Amino acid sequence: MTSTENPRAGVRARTRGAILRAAATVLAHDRNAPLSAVAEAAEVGRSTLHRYFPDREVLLAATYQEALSEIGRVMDEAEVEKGSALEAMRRVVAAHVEVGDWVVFAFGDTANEVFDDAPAATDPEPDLLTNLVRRGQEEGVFDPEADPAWVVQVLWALVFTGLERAERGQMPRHAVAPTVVRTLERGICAPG
Amino acid sequence: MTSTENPRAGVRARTRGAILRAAATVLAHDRNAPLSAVAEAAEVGRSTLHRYFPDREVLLAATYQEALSEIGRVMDEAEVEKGSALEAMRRVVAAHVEVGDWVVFAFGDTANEVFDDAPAATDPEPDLLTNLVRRGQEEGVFDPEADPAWVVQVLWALVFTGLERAERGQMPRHAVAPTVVRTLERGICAPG
DNA sequence: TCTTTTTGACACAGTGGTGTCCCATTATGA
DNA sequence: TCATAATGGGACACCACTGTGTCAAAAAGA
Repeated sequence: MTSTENPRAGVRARTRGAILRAAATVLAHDRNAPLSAVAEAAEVGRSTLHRYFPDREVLLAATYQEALSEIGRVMDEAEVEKGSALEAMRRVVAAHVEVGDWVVFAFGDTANEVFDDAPAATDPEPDLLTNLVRRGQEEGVFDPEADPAWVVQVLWALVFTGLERAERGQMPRHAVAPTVVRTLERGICAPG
Repeated sequence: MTSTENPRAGVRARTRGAILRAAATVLAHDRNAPLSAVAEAAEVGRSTLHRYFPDREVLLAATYQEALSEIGRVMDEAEVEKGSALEAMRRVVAAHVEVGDWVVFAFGDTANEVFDDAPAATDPEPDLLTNLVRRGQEEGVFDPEADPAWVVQVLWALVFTGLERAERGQMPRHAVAPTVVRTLERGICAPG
């Protein structure tokens, strides 16, 4: 704060953002990657990284928050509450694929420490989705016998699988969302 | 080898097996868990662990081989080639859930080093399953437009998800296989 | 231009996991 | 009982990562 405005805050915000994006990308692939790898990916010195995020833990938490914020943004754009549950679900899948790195980082590791510490408090995502599933069940389009939490987890799992496949070049990126949606809606069996 | 038979080999085989089982369980949860944790889980001194597996890398490789062997065993029992593809697929899912820890260890991490080094050479699993899927497509029960590799990966992903849920107490263990099968076959939509 | 901020390179010590070795103790089988 | 095999614990050096600090150079704004 050099003056009443935020004059030089633009610079700081930009590097901060670069670090967070790099952290999401790198740590999504390997949660235990050294911070030097994150700094390198962000094209920033390790000193600078520590200047912005003193701890590894602090960086993790900040990246997690940023991920939640990014996901929240695309979820807002997806307008989960609008239209039929089926259409909404399709938009949700597309939205998740769109911000793949953030999704993988935020929900990607089974032994998620950050998730355990400050769980659903700052994370409206699960409720939004389980509500969507419930709505779909009431509309009669989703399997009424399925546990909504299970359905949500399946959605995440399929999005992960699709993103992973895309990254390995086993599937074009634009095919991920449609494929996931198709599998979600019909399973793996023939139409008949 | 004290004599022509394998006299004291029984002892060694038992501890070796205990270490491998412990490694699968512990490392399935956290790929970067310290070897001391594996030793502790195996109820064995860290020295003993290093006596059997000098390197971490060696332990990883051995555990991976053991996992393939275990999975191969239950896959044999599942008789993938017999009966309708649909029935076979159900048996395959049940088999995978049965040896959950091994499955999670062997295919659980996205950045799998062991898998990259010695890939499909010693692992007949993927081919077995893609062949099953292809057979199902020819029989007209599986979606003919779906990439078999995608279907196989979806199967794994759902098994993972189910196992994860069971472990967290969010789903009874006996419900995993049926739930996965149901979701695989029909997706998340209502029967109508 | 001049001042202030921001940065990167380097050095440093602390830490936790690793791999090795040795030795006393225990278990196994003859 | 006795010899041998197997084990556990401790000590040790090693290494990668971490977190801190310093300092000169580069960048940004007045």
